Amino acid sequence: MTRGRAAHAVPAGARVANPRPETAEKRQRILEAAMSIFATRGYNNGSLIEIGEEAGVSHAGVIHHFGSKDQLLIAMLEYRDDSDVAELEGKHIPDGAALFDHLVRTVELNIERPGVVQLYAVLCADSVTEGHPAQDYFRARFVGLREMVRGALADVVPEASDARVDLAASTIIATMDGLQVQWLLDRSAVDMPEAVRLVIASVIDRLRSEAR
Amino acid sequence: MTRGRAAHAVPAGARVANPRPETAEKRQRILEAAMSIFATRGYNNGSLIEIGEEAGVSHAGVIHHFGSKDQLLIAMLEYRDDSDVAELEGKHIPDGAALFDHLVRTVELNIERPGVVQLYAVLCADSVTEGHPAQDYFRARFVGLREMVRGALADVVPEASDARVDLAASTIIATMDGLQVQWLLDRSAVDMPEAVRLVIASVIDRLRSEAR
DNA sequence: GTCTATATTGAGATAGAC
DNA sequence: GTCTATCTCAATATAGAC
Repeated sequence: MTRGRAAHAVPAGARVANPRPETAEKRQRILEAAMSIFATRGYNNGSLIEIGEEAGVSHAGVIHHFGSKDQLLIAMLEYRDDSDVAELEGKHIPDGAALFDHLVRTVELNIERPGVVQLYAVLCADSVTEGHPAQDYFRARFVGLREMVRGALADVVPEASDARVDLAASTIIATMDGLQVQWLLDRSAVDMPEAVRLVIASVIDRLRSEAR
Repeated sequence: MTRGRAAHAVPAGARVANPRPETAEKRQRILEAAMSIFATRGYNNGSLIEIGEEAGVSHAGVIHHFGSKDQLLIAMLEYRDDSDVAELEGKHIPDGAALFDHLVRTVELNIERPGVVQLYAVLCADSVTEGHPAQDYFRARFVGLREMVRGALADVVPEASDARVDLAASTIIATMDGLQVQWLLDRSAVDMPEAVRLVIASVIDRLRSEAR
């Protein structure tokens, strides 16, 4: 829905239960290419032609598999989430203090994959513009993230009020996101993992001292 | 430079020392329109035609005054900075603890102008993509912001090391930016001013206790 | 200095051959 | 299921009348 044209029925071929392994592989190549292009060029500037070239198919092939550019974006976001889940190898995301370790560990990992960081930073901010196809995705993502951090904070600082825990959860997530942009603009200017450690420790300390 | 075409000489008429007051007024109307359109639609999706319509000139008129879309963006960013400076009415940006009050006050103000918040959130993240015309602008902006917050922190927590003060400055700025995106996606989910107060107080406390 | 008209480019999506 | 060719639309930028 990025251009003015009205919505239309999903073309055949999008979202079938891909029977053939070859097809699944091609879909995956397209998704990887979409990650790379959307990350470096943004959503609106990244074209299906570029994505097709990088994946070794024509742009028509891309549309054949995903129906439209919007749907490709959504599919790519889900694909990335699935990859991360796969890395966790069945372990659930940890609770309590272990979650904060996990967050810092993720930031450390992210330093080795600036493409992924840029993908999320650009698309996330892009999504606040009117009618952006990934708006629901990011809204839901933040709801989930806040809930997760909130739970961990409640474990670690049970004496804090719900209101303060809510606030602290938003704050920690916001810091991680904001740091990414500063880091992308100048990688030597920000020590992301250490900054995240600082904000987590600071906020937990503060919640404790407030409740005392 | 958003499309593939090569750079070309700045057309006549762009950036003259506008002699006529009428012209200056029209330029200002275009800049206001650009703020509004770039905020709601993003840089790439916002067109010169829309901006022209809102300003009451043709899109050719827009180009006549600013030379190109890229240059219009830069001019608009500078114009916004100048407006903020004008609001301060000659007062300098405060030092020390007063700066933190000023930051919170700014966030409170921002709640009443979501358009400006969105403008910066979208363009700032957009600017990390390759060849974005506002990249230098935002890089310089962060350098300046960090320096400002660093100075205030050094006033308030003189016993902290430079390294910790640097880190804390990045963190506070990051939180403010990250909160904006969450807030834009769901205004009822985040209490921005209170969250900013929390992070400032938390980080200052922490720097103090670390130095003890 | 401002407009209308147009040139040029590039996008996403469709049709139909293979 | 994949491609080539084409369609439709919209964008930035230019040319030239007024």
